[in-house]
Amino acid sequence: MFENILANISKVVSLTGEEEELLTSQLICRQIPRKTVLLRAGEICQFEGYIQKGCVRVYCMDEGGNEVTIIFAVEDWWISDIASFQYQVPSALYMETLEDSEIYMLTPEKKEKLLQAVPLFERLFRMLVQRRLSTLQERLVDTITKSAADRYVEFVAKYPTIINRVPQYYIASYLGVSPEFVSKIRTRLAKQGKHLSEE
Amino acid sequence: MFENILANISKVVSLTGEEEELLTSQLICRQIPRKTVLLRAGEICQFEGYIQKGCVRVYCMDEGGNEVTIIFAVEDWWISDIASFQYQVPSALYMETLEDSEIYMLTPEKKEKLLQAVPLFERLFRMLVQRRLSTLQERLVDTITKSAADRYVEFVAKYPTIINRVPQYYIASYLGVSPEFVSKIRTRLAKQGKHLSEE
DNA sequence: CGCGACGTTGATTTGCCTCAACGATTGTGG
DNA sequence: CCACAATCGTTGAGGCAAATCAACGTCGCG
Repeated sequence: MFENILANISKVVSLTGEEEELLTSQLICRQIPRKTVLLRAGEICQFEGYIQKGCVRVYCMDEGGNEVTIIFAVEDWWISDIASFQYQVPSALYMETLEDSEIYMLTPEKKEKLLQAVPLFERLFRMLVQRRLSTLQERLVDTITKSAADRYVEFVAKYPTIINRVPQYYIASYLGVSPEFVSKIRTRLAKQGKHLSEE
Repeated sequence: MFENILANISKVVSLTGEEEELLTSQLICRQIPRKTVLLRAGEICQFEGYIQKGCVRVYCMDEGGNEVTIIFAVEDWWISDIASFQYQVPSALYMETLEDSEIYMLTPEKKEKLLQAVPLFERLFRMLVQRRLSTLQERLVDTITKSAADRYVEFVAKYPTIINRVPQYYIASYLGVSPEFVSKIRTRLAKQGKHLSEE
């Protein structure tokens, strides 16, 4: 049952059997139907979760009411609004499942219990945040320097599975462009691809 | 001598006197003249630093050779390329001082020593990364949703001291716009300000 | 069947870039 | 101490990427 999450963690830190059991004993396993809202802006995020199955979209609203997708989290990803979770302050984010999902969750108390009991868990979560920071930084640079078309191509290359799992207008809101423009990018790429394969 | 860094840390975790001494005993204090390169892309980042005095710019190059400024770090900020530092892999970043600076540095070994000795340090650094993640996420959203003018105004409001310390074309590379356009934004704002104060 | 959700396509507009020329300031060597 | 170059900021003309708006296809589903 917990092979996936334990394998995920073992890439970061080496837990003893006991420590693994302590971890899994704290996890709350939830089956969540698609289109379920897990978190709304203004609420306090009460979970840090590992996605065993399914897909969750994390997003926020700008002042104009436009959605900006922060991540699509699929199998083997962790999700949380760390700031809201850590300091128990209202979140600025929304989270919702895009598919029927199975998520293992920690509450603030249960996470704290782990951290207190085993310092290695501090390290684990530090590593997870570090990784997330690196990818986010890379994405910021891409957003600043690359054209929408380049970002689209890169997204497809990086997350080939996600493309087929989420509607195109969500991809647009991740890339930071209008849905119409994503459509235009795709037709342009399709034509180019055709040209190339005809030569 | 170490009041600032200890005060900075005490906002996150409570160290005993002994732990504080352990920390400060590991710090390497460096006086660094302005325009000194601390890290170049391709090198491995061998330090995590706390800025006691001065100003450091962290940036990277895109494919076209344009610089993108990741942060301006001034007094009371931490700097590092966490990914490169942690995994001892080549960095994609550059760092250079913009002013004569005084920086307290940890090497990977010395940081590791702290982490091993006192689990609370794991927590400290986890918190620091979390905070950085939150601000970076916010910046990504701003970059995606807001106009360059809005981002400029927000930057000024958020970092009023920095504006006067770094040249304008670095601000441009932080905001992700051309230096010329920052100039145009400023003249536009100045005119607006005048209008407002004339009414 | 008909409706709503999603994607496409085209016309127009706009935000920002690029290039080029021109001040203003600074520092540096004669 | 001046001349000069270098550095940095400003301004304008023209161009391009992407937004906006509107209309139209298409598909799944009540």
